[in-house]
Formats: sequence, C-alpha cells, structure tokens
Amino acid sequence: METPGSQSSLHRANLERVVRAVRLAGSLTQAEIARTTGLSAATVSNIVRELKDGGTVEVTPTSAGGRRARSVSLSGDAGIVIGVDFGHTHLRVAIGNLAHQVLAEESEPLDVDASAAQGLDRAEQLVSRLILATGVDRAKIAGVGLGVPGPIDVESGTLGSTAILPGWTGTKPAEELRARLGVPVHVDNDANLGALGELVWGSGRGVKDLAYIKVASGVGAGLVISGRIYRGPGGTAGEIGHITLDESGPVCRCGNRGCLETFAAARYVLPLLQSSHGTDLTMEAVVRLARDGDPGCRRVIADVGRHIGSGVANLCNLLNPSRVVLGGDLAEAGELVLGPIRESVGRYAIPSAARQLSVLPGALGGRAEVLGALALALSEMGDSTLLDGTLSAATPAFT
Amino acid sequence: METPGSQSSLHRANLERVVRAVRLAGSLTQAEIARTTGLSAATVSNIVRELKDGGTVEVTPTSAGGRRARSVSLSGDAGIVIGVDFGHTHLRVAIGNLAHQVLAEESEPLDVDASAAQGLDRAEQLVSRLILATGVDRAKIAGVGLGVPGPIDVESGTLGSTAILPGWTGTKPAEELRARLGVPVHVDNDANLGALGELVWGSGRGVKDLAYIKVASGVGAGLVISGRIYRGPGGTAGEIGHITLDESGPVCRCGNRGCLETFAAARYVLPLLQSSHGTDLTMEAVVRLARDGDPGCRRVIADVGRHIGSGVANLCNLLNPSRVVLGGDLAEAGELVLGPIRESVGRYAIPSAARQLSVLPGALGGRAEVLGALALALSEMGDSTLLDGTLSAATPAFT
DNA sequence: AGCTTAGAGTTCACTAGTTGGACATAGGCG
DNA sequence: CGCCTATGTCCAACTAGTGAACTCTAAGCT
Repeated sequence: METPGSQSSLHRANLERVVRAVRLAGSLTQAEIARTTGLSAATVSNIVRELKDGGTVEVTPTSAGGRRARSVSLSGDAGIVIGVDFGHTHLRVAIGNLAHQVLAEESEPLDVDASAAQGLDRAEQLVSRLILATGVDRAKIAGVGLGVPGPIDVESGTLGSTAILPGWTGTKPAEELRARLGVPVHVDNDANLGALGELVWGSGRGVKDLAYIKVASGVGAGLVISGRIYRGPGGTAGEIGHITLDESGPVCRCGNRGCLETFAAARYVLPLLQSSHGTDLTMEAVVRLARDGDPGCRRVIADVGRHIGSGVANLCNLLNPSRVVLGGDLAEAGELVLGPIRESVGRYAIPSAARQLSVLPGALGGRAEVLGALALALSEMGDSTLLDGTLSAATPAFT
Repeated sequence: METPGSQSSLHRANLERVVRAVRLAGSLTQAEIARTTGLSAATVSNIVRELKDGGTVEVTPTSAGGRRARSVSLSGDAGIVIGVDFGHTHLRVAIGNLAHQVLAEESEPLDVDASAAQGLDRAEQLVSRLILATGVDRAKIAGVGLGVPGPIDVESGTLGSTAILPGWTGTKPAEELRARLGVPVHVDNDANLGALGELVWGSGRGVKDLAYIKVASGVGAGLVISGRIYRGPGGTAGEIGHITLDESGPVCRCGNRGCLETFAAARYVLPLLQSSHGTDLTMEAVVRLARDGDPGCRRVIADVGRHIGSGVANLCNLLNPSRVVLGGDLAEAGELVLGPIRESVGRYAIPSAARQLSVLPGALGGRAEVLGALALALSEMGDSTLLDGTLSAATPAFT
C-alpha cells in the first residue's frame, strides 16, 4: 500500500494470491497452492508459515489419503463478515466466514414507518444476537455489508428519497451502522446486492455479466459487468423500472409516463385485481393464486412478464448480458412469468443479442439481498484485510 | 509473464508503470516520474537507463529552465500504431506514435460493393503509402486497429451480416489484414471505435463512463464503462438502434417494429424529405439545409433528436453514464439536434440519472473512428509490447 | 564575482523476498 | 523390507528496490 512498486508490495500480493486460491478451492495442499498460483514451493512454504503464524490460515496436520500432504484452509475464525438487509417489511441479517459459508441467518419483521435510528438499533441487536448464537469473536469481524431499498449517493453515502422507508431519506446508514458496530460498513441498494448474491451463490454462478431484475413494490435492476457491480458514475445505473414503454401510458411516481414500473410493479398491478380479489392483496398472494390456476392472476402475471420482457429486451440490446435473473416475489411464479418474459425478449431484442441469453428465476428467493450483502463485505475486504493485523493480534510487523 | 509473482514480474510491472506515466504526461523528468509512480529516485534512475538502452524512451539532455532536469519522453520511433477504418463510403487510415500523436492521416473513397479482399488490398496500399510518406520504419509497427461497420463476433473475429458492406459477411478481416501486414490487428465495430476516439482525443476526455451514439445509415452506440470499451459477452452491446420506442411502429430491418432506428436512421428518415427535396438527398445535405434555415429539414432533425433522446433516456436509466457524445453526420447539426435530445432526455430519464449527464457533439467528426482505431491499437498493446524486444533490437535479454 | 542553496540524478551498500536445488519425510507398492 | 514418489523445508544464490551519501548544475543572495 505505502510503496506501490516495492518488494513488500509484491510479497503482499503473493500473500493475497495464496489466500484467494485457498478461498476459492476451500482447502489445498501446499503443492497444489504452488501449482495454482504459479509460485515456487519454497515461497509457498514461507507464505503458509507466515499466514499460519498470523492466524489467518489453518493447517490440518495430515490429509486423508496420500503421502504427507498437509491441507491448508482458511481458519474458521480468521474473520467473519456480516450482511444486513433492510427490505420493505423485514430486516435480515446473515453471518458468514471467509470461506463463503453462511454460519447463521435470521430475519424479523420491520415496521415500515420506523425511523432510521430505530431500524439500525434493531439491526445492531439482531447482529449481536447472531454473534452470540454462533459464538464467534466480535474482534474477528472483517466487515459488514448493508442493503437498503433505495438509491445511495456514491460519494457521500447518503440515502436518497425512497418510498419504501420514508423515515430514512437523507441519512447515512453506513456511517451510522459503523458507529454502532465499530467495523467498516459498505452499503448498496437492494437490487445491486441481489445481483451480487445470485452471482456468488445463486443462479448467476459462473457468469461474468448479469442483470438481476427485482420486481417488488418498484422495479429495479442490479447490473454485474465483467464480474463487478456496475453503479454508474452517479450511482443510479440499473433503473430499469423507469425506462419508457409507452409515452402516453400511466403517470409514474417519477413524474414520467408509461415507465415499466407502471406496468409491472406491485403498487400499480395490485389495484387491477382489487375489485375482483379483495383489497388487501399482496404480490405473494397473487403469485400463489396464479399457481393454483386463478385465471385473472395468471393473466395479470403474464402481462407483467410481457412488459418486463420489453424492458429486458432494451437492456439486452444495450448491454447484452449473458444472463438475466429474476428476483423478488414475482420470481416464485416460475414459468408463468418467465415464459412471457422470454417471449417478449425474443420479439423485441435483436436476435444476436437474445440468442445466448438465459432468463432464470433467482435461486435464493428473499435471501438474495442478505447474501449479497455478505458478498459485498467479502469483496470489499479484498483479501488484504486479513493481513493487516487489525483482526488477529499476531503478524510481527513488516513495515 | 512466465512467473506471475516473482521479482522479474515486479520489475516488468514497474517498467510498465514508468512507461504509462510518461505516455500519459507526454514528457516528465525523472524526479516527476518518481513522484507520480511512487517509486524511489534510485529505481527510476535504473529503469530509465534500461528503457533508454532499449530504445523505448528518449532523454533530452537538458530541459529548458531549471537546474539539470533531463526530460524523459517516449522516443518518437519507439513504435508506431496504425488505425484503419472502413466506413460506408470511404476508407481512412491514420498513423500515430506512442505519444498519442497522429503523424499522418488520409482517406479515400471506397466502392460499397467491393469485396472484402479488394477493400483490404486498398487498405494495405494506403497504409504502405502513409508509411512511406512519414518515413517510419515498418518494423516499428506495434499494432493495428481496424474498424468495420458491422457486428464482430468476439471469439472468432468473424464479421456478422452487415447491410453496409454486403461483400464482407462471414470474413475475418482482422486475420486477413494481419496476414497482409504481418503485425497484430485488433478489430472492433465503428461505434465502439468512435467511442474510443472521442474518449481519448475528443469530447470524452477526462470521463470514465461514456456513450457514443452514432447516427448514420443505422444507429449504434459505443459504450465506455470504467474507461474501457464494453462489448458484452456476445459482443453485441450498444445496439441502441434497436430498442423499441413504439411497439406498433414501422417495421425495422431487424424484424421488429418501432425500433429507434426507424425514427432516426438515414435510411428511414431521408425518404420523408424526398417528395419535397428531391430523391438523392443525403443526411449531410439535410443537415446543411437545416442550418441554412430550411423548415422541413429542421423539423425532421428535431424529430430525430427527440427520438434519439428517448433512446438515450433509456440508456441513462440503465447505465447512467456521465457523458453522451453524438457522432455521425447528424452531429454537425449542433443544437438543432442536441436541443431536442436534451429535452427528451429530461423528460424521459429519471431526474437523478439525467442530472449530471452532459450531451455533447463529437469533436472529431468523421475522424472519430480512425482515431479510435489508433487508440485501440495503443490500448491493446498494453504498455508491454514495448518491452518485449520484438520492436527494437536492443534490450539484452532478461529471460 | 563568489558563496550558498536546492533540486536532479547517480552510486553504493543494504535489505527484502523469490527461486532452484539439496534434503528430510512418509506413505504406497512390489 | 526396501524402493519410489511426492510433499514440505532449508539454504545459498540471485534479483531488484531503497535510503543515504554524493555529485552536479543553475539560480539566488550578498
């Protein structure tokens, strides 16, 4: 860090290389590390010793079969990461370790009208409870990922106006949570985190370019470009909900007319069914009814799918991702909504862009965002936090 | 390269660091290099000597004022790059050096119906002529960037079907030009190269995320994301011409209806004016007439602008670039087209995405693509080709 | 003019860190 | 039981960057 092109930076890079290799593979013998990283066996030997002394890595004295291979793995308590996700109606928290394992996960209902301070208090309590339950060491927290359902200003970390959590507008949730927990907190909006979650644990594994479409009370998209979340210079990339489908369509809350949201989001779609199906309908209920065969709900969901498909088609023409993952409650509808989406994409996207596209339902359901928050904490940590000695007390100074 | 984490790779990285610093700044003294790269003065001294011996860098013995500063700059003959651009009606070639200077540039008309082989022959001749004219050494060619007006398959380098150069479909222009010139050739389509050109030399300087909209016989966009061209996994990102504006609009050549292209591209727009302005109208003429006050042409151009603005609004909602640059003939219309674009963007994009957006005309006109091809060659070269000894005969082997 | 000063570039001894090869170890296999 | 093979460790060699001392030049001051 201090000296960008020096040997110590090289050494550091090699440390990270080894840590990353071990993380990706779960556990490796030193010889395997040497092969996959391209480093020499001697170097690996030194590095492993250093990491072991520092406590970031564990060496299980002998592996199962073989001659005398010692398998190296990230020590379970080398560091933990926490994901916190504020949704429309509930708060979710997950705790994971550096090996991408989820140790504990819990959600609880959240009062929509609560203030940011109250919400964050609740989050802090839930985090503490989970830490206690899993028995991990608070000092080992490497970072926290935080998801909020609204636009975050990249520079300042300020939450923009959000219809979902009205009491939160203008707050800086990352800073406040950081103050409460005393560890680095990284925020992002729920669509981006959903994308990250599905990318790392769900339907997006193995893909480099992905769009995660979340349909809930609004419609948003999280874009992953070349394996990284793309937020745009202003932090508002992915606003697929407000692309114009019909210039003379219904007026949208954003002030324009005929936005995708006015055809697909819960707050615009549910009223269509209220006269026939009662007023306290939720999207979840509509999906359930549709699966049970209710023709009205089926029709509405298919129409929503078609409109989303139009939006996705535009997205494909512009970005050409290799996969689109549908999240939110609507994803539960399965083919009832995916079929119309695919049909619409096939009709409106140029063939070469649509050809290698796969449209899949999210594999994580409502967990996508929390897990994405975990993934955010992991990725922001950047393999190097481990080495700073901030977590583990050892590592005798190589200034 | 061979040894990913070794000292020699570190050394190489430092060489590249220095080369890049010099390239970006034009010329620097050693002390300045040390400051900008973070390397120590001693290291810089060694590296500069090595580069000087290798011929990649020139040291002008004494700078103008000051004590005894020796300014370091890339040696003019360290390497040259060539840009070749096939347009709808002409072929352009440019020669530049590593210092981002354009040494020579020339264009000549091209027969639309010519075969790929004929076109490439012409290109080869023109390149040879320019090499002769500038007196550079053929052996110093570090790379060639090639622009073609059609979709390129990323994997194979095959040119997809293009309405502009019908004789070229299915050829692999990069390979063929490589065979003719004997140096690495990198292809891309004209919109991407236009984006790159404007990014490096034109209206996009200093910006990291940019969309270049090219309106000609079709409508395409080149996307620059985080400073790099974004092509998408399938290589067809940026097809803004085929996003749907009106589901029941005119049938487009792509098979869909109401694509942006059907409202904005020359082949669809010019017929509107043929009854009143004659049949052999070109976009260029329309723009000229509009500037001279012709109300019909003004109206058509404004309409085109409005439609482009709708497309750009969608693009902004999805990608949120900080700048949109308009290229192609249409850009010559200036405010006549930019005004309606901005108005449309303001109307259809969500405010937070539109707020920090600037919409500018391209600064390079028809040269954007060739210059982009130069830039492509430069960027693909990746600062390291210089060090391989393939160009300059010196550099006494470090394995 | 002469002295001082300050920044530029070079040299040198030192140090960090990787590598190849030699060596010890331990299970599988004949 | 001994050979073989692959693993992990140790050591000497080597590569490359760094700080400090040194030289050099021109500008500024007296």
